[in-house]
Amino acid sequence: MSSIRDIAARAGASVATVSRVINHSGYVAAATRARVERAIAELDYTPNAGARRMRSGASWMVGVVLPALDVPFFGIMAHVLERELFRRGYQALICCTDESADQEARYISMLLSQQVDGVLAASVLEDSRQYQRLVDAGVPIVGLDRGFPGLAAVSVAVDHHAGGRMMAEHLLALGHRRFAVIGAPRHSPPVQARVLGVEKRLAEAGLAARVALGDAHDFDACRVLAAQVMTKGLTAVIGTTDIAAIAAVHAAIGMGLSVPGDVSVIGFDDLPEARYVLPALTTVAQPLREIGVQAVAQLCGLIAGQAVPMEALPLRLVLRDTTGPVAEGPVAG
Amino acid sequence: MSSIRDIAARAGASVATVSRVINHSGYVAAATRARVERAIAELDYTPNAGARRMRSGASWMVGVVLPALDVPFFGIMAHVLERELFRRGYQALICCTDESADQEARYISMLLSQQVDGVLAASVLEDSRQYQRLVDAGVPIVGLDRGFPGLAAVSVAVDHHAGGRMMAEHLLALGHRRFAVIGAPRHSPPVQARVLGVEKRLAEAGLAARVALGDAHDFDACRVLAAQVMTKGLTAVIGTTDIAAIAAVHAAIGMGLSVPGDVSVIGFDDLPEARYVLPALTTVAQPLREIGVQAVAQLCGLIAGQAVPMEALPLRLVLRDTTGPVAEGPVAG
DNA sequence: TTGTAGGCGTTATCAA
DNA sequence: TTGATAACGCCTACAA
Repeated sequence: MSSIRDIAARAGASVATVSRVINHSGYVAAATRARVERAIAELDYTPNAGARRMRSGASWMVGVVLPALDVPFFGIMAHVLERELFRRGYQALICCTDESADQEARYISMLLSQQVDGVLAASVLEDSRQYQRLVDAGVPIVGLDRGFPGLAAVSVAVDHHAGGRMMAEHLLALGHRRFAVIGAPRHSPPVQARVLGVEKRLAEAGLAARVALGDAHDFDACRVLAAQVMTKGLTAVIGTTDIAAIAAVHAAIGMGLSVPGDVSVIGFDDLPEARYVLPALTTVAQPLREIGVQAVAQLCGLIAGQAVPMEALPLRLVLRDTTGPVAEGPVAG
Repeated sequence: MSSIRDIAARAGASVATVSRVINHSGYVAAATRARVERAIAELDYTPNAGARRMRSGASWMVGVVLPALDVPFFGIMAHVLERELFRRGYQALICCTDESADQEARYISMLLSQQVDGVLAASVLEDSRQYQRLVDAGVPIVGLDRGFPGLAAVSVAVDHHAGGRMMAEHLLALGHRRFAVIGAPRHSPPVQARVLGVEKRLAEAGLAARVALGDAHDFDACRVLAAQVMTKGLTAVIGTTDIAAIAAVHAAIGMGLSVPGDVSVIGFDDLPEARYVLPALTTVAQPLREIGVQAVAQLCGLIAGQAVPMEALPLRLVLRDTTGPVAEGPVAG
């Protein structure tokens, strides 16, 4: 790797001049600039980011802490964040914690060691002690779908409670009266908020739902949960995520029920698979792209030390083929 | 951020001693070590990776170049690579090119600037000029599902040609004689190899398939392609990926056909959605995890300058519900 | 067993 | 308009 000194030697200039050319700062004669630029091209010179960071303090790196990349929700989120960060000149350091506090601690150490300019955290771990270390080091943090109790950190999220209400509302409007909720993972605050939203809206209609919460969020675990909770007479199932809802569809069909003939199912997220599955899933869509863009904008605001207005993140009901009017006439009571 | 000097001052030692403690190198008295370690803990000191790299040359960073993270295949691959790299002490710099040569060039510059110790490339772009820059800078490269013509780079991939044969074999064994292939994206060498494998095996049985290749690989594009190619009398459809196969199932059902009653469908990859969809998809599974682990092992071998034996990456037929015996008796001719 | 000092590649200050 | 030089944080000869 050639250094700024090699360029200086080849162009017959000093390192200071080369630095000025690279950074477009200060005065450089056109002829000198041309010589330097030629030398840079000839040697395929690339500035050493480590050395640069050591001088200037800014690393132009941002940590992105997520539980995983191999599930669609976080894969999509990571994609949006990475693209948006790179567009603004930042390199993403993606950290998959696998929901392990231990891993998370190691990643935070690494992020401190790399002198990241900021952190985007979608981690689902409750303990915010690790993030305290970042705050202590003056690293700004933006939480996705999570807050940091006691820490000065911005949080970007849709209104999950309202999302829960929307799911209930849609099924109530179709005449449903007997509900089940499949909620997983139970430790996720957004999931909890959606369940609360559903319960609130049903209570307003004088109804209550059978609620089943599960620890794991994989397809098989959700299907087992759904099979347990779906008793005779139930006509509406609310999944707190698309995966949970798709699992509920499988459970219903496995029990010999038809969807949406016998039972309606609604999900949340609007992941691509909501369209792949048959019947295609009715769901409440979150604007994942906008959430990611907004989170990056907020973080850049914190890094630059100036407030950025928080934009609205609207939810949207997406009607597909898993919900329909209740089959029997309205149930008494 | 505290530096090694702050630690030295607090522990009443010199920076050299602190460095020795941190790196477990040279002689340090137990008492001194204890004082230094206490100071490190008290100040939550983290070594500055940039400074370290400048001294030692090794950055402990590896570039991971992918077309995207928001499609399951690459999301899973990125997850495996990131976890395996971090386990070995490397930080992944994930780069989503969006299949743009322009973006890729920018990312390669960034990787050079960050002095990465190696690069894992799953990019689908043909042009290897950008990778030449890495080679010139002495950065080892491992390709996933791709080679680098003219460049000394290792490549890790399953035998896609054999995978094509497996798909054809399974359907032939079920008595099918009239085939279609939905192949996308057409520019992907693995996809091309699978198509070739299918054609070869069918030719051996004296048969040929209707082959439709598409530029785009999204669900909608594949469904359109499938609808075009599925003519009356066809009993078997081979998707070169699970997405293509799932789209073919949708197309068939949209045409009033039953799967697998009227038409059998098989895919390739065995992504999680192969199990979500109804009917669940029969497919050929690639060992994604093992591919990722193997790729990282190969890269670490290149970085360390010692050959690592390449392990076999077996494919596996996964029987689910989209393939069955041909409905009518064997077709004459 | 511990300390001193030089240099890695940059940028920024100051002088020329 | 350009150049010499100090400093960032760390590691490692070399000296003590």
